[in-house]
Amino acid sequence: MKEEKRQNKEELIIDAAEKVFSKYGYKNAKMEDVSKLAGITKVTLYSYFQSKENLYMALTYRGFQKLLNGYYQIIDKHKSDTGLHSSLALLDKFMDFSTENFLYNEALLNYFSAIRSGNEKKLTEAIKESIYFKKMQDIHNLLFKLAAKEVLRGKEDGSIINDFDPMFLSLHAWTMVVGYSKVLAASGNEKTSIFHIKMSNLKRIILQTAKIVLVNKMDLDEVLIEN
Amino acid sequence: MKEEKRQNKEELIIDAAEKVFSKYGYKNAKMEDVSKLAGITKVTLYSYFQSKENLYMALTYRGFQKLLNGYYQIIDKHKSDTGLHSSLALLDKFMDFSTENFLYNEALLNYFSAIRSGNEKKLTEAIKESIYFKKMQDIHNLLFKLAAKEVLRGKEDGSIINDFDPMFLSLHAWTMVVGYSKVLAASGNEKTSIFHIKMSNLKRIILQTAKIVLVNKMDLDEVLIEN
Amino acid sequence: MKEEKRQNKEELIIDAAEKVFSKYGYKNAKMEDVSKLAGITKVTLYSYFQSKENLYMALTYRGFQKLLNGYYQIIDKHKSDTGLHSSLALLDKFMDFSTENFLYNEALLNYFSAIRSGNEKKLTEAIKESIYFKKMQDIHNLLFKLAAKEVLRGKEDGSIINDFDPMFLSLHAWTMVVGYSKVLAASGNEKTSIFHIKMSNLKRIILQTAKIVLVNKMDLDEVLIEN
Amino acid sequence: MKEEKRQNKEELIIDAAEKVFSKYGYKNAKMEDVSKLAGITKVTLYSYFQSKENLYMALTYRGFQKLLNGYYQIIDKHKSDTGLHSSLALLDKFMDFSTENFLYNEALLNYFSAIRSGNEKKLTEAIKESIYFKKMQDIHNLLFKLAAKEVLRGKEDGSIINDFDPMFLSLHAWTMVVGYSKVLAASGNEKTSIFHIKMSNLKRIILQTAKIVLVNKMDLDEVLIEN
DNA sequence: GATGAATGAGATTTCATTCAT
DNA sequence: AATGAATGAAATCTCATTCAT
Repeated sequence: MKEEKRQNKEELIIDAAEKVFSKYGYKNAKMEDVSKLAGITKVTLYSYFQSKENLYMALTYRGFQKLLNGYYQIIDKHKSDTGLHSSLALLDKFMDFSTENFLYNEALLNYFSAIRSGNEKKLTEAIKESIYFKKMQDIHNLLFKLAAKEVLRGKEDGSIINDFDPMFLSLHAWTMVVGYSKVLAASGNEKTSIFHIKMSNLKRIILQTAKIVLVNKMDLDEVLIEN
Repeated sequence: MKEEKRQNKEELIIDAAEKVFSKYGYKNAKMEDVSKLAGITKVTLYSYFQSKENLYMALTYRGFQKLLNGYYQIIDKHKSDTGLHSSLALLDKFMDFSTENFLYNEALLNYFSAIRSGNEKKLTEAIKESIYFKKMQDIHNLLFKLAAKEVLRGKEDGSIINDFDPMFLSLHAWTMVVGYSKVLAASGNEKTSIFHIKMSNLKRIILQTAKIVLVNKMDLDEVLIEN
Repeated sequence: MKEEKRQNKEELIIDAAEKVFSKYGYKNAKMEDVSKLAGITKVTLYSYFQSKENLYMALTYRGFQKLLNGYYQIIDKHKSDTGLHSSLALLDKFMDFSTENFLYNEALLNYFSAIRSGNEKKLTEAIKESIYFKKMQDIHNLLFKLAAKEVLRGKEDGSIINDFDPMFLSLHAWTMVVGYSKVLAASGNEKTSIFHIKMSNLKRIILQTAKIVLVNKMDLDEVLIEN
Repeated sequence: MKEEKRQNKEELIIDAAEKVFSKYGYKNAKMEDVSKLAGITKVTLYSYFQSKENLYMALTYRGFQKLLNGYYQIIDKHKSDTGLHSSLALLDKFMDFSTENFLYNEALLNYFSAIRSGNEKKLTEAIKESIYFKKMQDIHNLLFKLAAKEVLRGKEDGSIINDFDPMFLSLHAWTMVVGYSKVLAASGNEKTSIFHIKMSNLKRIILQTAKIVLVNKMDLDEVLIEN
């Protein structure tokens, strides 16, 4: 089959998988159901994705890809704005993405749980070999790099004052938005509240915090705690 | 069996479960292995913990308990310091806990994912009935409340200026540390670096950021992004 | 489970297997059907017999066992008769057994096809390791030995004159009856005729031939053919 | 494609099939492997032979053909010898053929098992329709008839005394050589010994036995056994 | 309460055979 | 006629959970 055609079919299968996984959750989703919904047999499904885990990985990859595309759009959209503005817009994007894509959000968080280095047993060899897993590792770095690039631009255009390594600042911001997405996963959705606190407000304080961090110089030695 | 003896055995089983879950991850861990390591049969294991989920819940509870104890110690230790100091010390504690207790950290985060509202599929009735689950629900808010209390104390003693709801500020801080723990999980350990960035530095910038948030007033409307 | 109980259950399963294999033939028989008929689940079936092939081996073993028992009965029954008489009765028994037990007869012939030495690929390691396969190899020799013993007895009591090695004479007789069983398998049953020849007559000429061989001395050099 | 070319290709495929079936046995042989060895795709393979069974039938036919040719040669060679001599030479030929062509020998025996009357399950309609199957039915009686003809010639030239139906005598001889081939299959090859008995000696006693049967009158009622 | 055996539900594999191009 | 992909049917395996003793 031409590569293109295979790609298409893969997409159709992942479409089906998304629906099934969304509805039943990973554990309760049946490969049988995925194959049926995709209009193929189980064996064909397995010829595309070698295991349930791998199918989930493919789906995760698609989520990452989607987020990445969002990043590119944001960057393009704000290319005439300041680096600060663009950086914050990326954070905003990430949080919206998490909100709007529950399944992807969970997949993404699971991915981060799974990849912990030196964890031979949690990831089967098969998964580590899987093309999607490898692709994801590339993308996952790319997301940081894109963000760091905007931070760098901000430093150059003077909108960002904090003189820490852009990669470091990106990681810090990433930490906050990942935390947001996790809390979101725990809370259900943007409108749900935890302790009467709206997720939308949480999002805003995170953005504000990020902004403060970026537009100020910081001294890390100030906060030594001896516990 | 006397209650005490049963308690002991439960602890031994959870010890075994910790090892097995740590090594293989929840999904790949086998009840068989847990029972073997605990030196009992599967049926006995089931007589103590009614399901794999429940065993994991017990383990999660133990993690919560440990973190909670840490919180109490920190609060006690810093009872003469400012509320700001104490609040930051709690964050510091949480991050250290995450670093030192990978399994508990994940369990705790999973717990929050699992209880998310409207998630009928993930939690069986059986689990909702389980003693550990109930115990945990009692405790899980406590962590926030303890943190919020220290923030409140900070506001009263003037060390904390930000006038947002203490619960909201706690949640925000929680978001950052959860993000930290998630990124940490992905990176492996404190000493490992992501993009040449040390996790210890990440911890410090998070603390510094939290401090800045607490000692300043904020205006959330300032950061509206239109994506 | 006590060994005895397990034995019992094995027998029940083989009972079921016999029915299913008889009805559908090896290839079309389903493990599912065997398990259902035995009143157990497929998994349990597999816990007793590790593969379809192995189950068939067990069934073959039972067939051999049955034939062996028949041999013992014949030997006992004719213990006061001459060794010649007893030897011929064993041949008769073998042929009747083949006639009356189609499934076993086929199994037995298949066994002989399969064991061909140096045939690594046809028999999986698993089968070679299987207890039934090993047991069968023992029995299959036993059948010869029992026959050879009767021939020996015949030589001692003077009813058998041929002075070739008893084992050799047994093998020769065995060759004829195996041929008979094969022809029988091809013809369907004793009453069916091939080229208008009744299997029952074939049986009689074989017995008569065997008798002639046993009561005469032979000179093998007489029949050198140069093709 | 020209008929001739097709014929050639068929032969090449059967060559490949012989190798694969020899190595793995019918059941474990894969059509995939046959097609690969033949340097064609599975579908092409199927366009030549409609099923695995049919391919095996083709191979069986080739074996029959080869044996038949051998028979013709023997008959021709011994046309000036007595019918007895010629008949025994045919048996000798058959046994040599079995020794030298394990695969064909088994195929041929399987063929006889498969066509057994009343065996609907084993032969599909498709096979019954297949050209090779039809060809074989034409030939398979021929082997007996050729043998019977030599026996008849022996009776006429006085070298054969036994006055049973020549077809019956042929079948009896066939029984012995089939038994020989089966025992041979089990033992490995002519040089291997079972119980220290050389297959070559077994062959000689069979020939001698056949000779005795042919040159003597027999009374089948003499050997009634009551088991 | 402890034990060995069994269950149930689904994942995964294997292959002969067929389809679409 | 040739090809790569797909089908269907069953074998086999895995494991949480339950049963019978």
